[in-house]
Amino acid sequence: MNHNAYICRMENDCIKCSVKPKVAGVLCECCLDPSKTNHATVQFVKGDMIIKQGNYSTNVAFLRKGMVKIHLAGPSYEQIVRIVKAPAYLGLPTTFGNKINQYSITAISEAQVCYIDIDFFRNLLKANEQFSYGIILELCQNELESFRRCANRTQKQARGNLADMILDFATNIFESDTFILPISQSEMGNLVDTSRESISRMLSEFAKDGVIRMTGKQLEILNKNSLQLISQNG
Amino acid sequence: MNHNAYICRMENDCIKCSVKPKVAGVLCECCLDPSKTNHATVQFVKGDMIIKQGNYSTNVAFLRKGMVKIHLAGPSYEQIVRIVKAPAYLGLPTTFGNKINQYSITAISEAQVCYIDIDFFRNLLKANEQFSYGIILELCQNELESFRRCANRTQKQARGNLADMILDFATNIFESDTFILPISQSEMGNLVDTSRESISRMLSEFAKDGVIRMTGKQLEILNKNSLQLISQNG
DNA sequence: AATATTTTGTGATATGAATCACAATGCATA
DNA sequence: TATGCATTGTGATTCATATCACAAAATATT
Repeated sequence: MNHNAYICRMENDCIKCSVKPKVAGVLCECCLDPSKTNHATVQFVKGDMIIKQGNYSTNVAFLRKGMVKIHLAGPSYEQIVRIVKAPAYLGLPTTFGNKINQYSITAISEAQVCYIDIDFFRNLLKANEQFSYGIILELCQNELESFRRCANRTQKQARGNLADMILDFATNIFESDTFILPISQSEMGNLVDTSRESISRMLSEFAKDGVIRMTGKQLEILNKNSLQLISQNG
Repeated sequence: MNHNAYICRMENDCIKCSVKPKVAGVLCECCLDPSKTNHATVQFVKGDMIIKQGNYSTNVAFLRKGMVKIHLAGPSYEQIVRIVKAPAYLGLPTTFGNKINQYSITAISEAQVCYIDIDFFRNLLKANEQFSYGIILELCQNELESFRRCANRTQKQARGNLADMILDFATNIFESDTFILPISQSEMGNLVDTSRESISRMLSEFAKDGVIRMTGKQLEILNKNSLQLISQNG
């Protein structure tokens, strides 16, 4: 979603940094537009928890830079539900309902986050129909994505899911066929619902078969077609 | 979500049935409030498909009465994602984005549906912030629910998932410990991600252990605690 | 009522992937 | 540079559950 489109047309100061916004928004550009200055933002390093499941929170977080993982306590391990990269709003559903975080969000790279008070955010929604429509669209997208992902995870077997993860990283997160794996193998296991050992075995296998090349944590896709085939069959 | 709360405060006729709404809504009560007359609604019988994956559609459907299953084509079988009972809006994410249905919805009981044109629905959102806020809340709820469900499905083993399904039916759908199973065993398999055979075996087992009693398609929960325990462990 | 069709029950077997166990490597920090 | 902790590689074994195969019910259809 293009956040630049959602600058609110009101004549107030920015709630976050109290700066008169140049484009006449309730949030100034720095807080809504990730391409601007890093005024009023918080820095996180890899491993820092940005939002913690179970905690009370009255802020929506806007991820300006970096990558995070959304994860929640499952019955037997910490399920990673999604990898998200900037720009994105974080913790929306959590903060909206009962204000108890229903999942955790942890930085998996350096990250910059700016916090928006939930009541303010709510007013923003009220005041700007375009903004709230955009949010609805995004939530709808998420729901569909969730459905698909869930159906795939449970129906495909491990190889297919791992292939999907790699393709997803390449196309949606890094937009390149060569990238550095942003999570450990056990995390991959928790994302793709297999054991750490299986991930290790399968990655070696893919490399042996010439589908990928691995140099330390760097992964290069050598044969995208093969990956897609592996993803499809089962 | 309590749909009665979302009657829009505008002075137009109902777009669906062109009746001047008594409560001054853009949709008259019959189209927003499921407890009113069945004016302008379509009847479905068990097995009828209300929304078909892949079809073009410009309507949101409002389920006034009955139960439906939301399902979509997975890599190897038709994944059932959720059982929904009235009142509820159906096909929101589908119709919002590209207008191609991303999943199917099929009646699993007699059902009454009233269709709302998407453009109208959009205007409703624009005009009534309370309504759109309610929709956002609901979508957020769905997302959380999705996360939890997905984590459970993949982490728990079959017995636990089946126990969950039974508890979900009892508490959320039928609101009674005795109910008639609304779907076949193979459908249960597709909902809970196991084979039809496993469902059959596990149901017999639960019955043998005195956790449930089955009389044809009727299921009675005899020991809710046991079910919860089965759900928890694995 | 009689036949067809879908749904269910249950055994036997096959299999994907978890788990256990331990070595090896890499990475951080003193 | 050395020591410690986290990550990874790989074999052997176990286990839950899918799959196959067929019989028995139950439901629908003529």
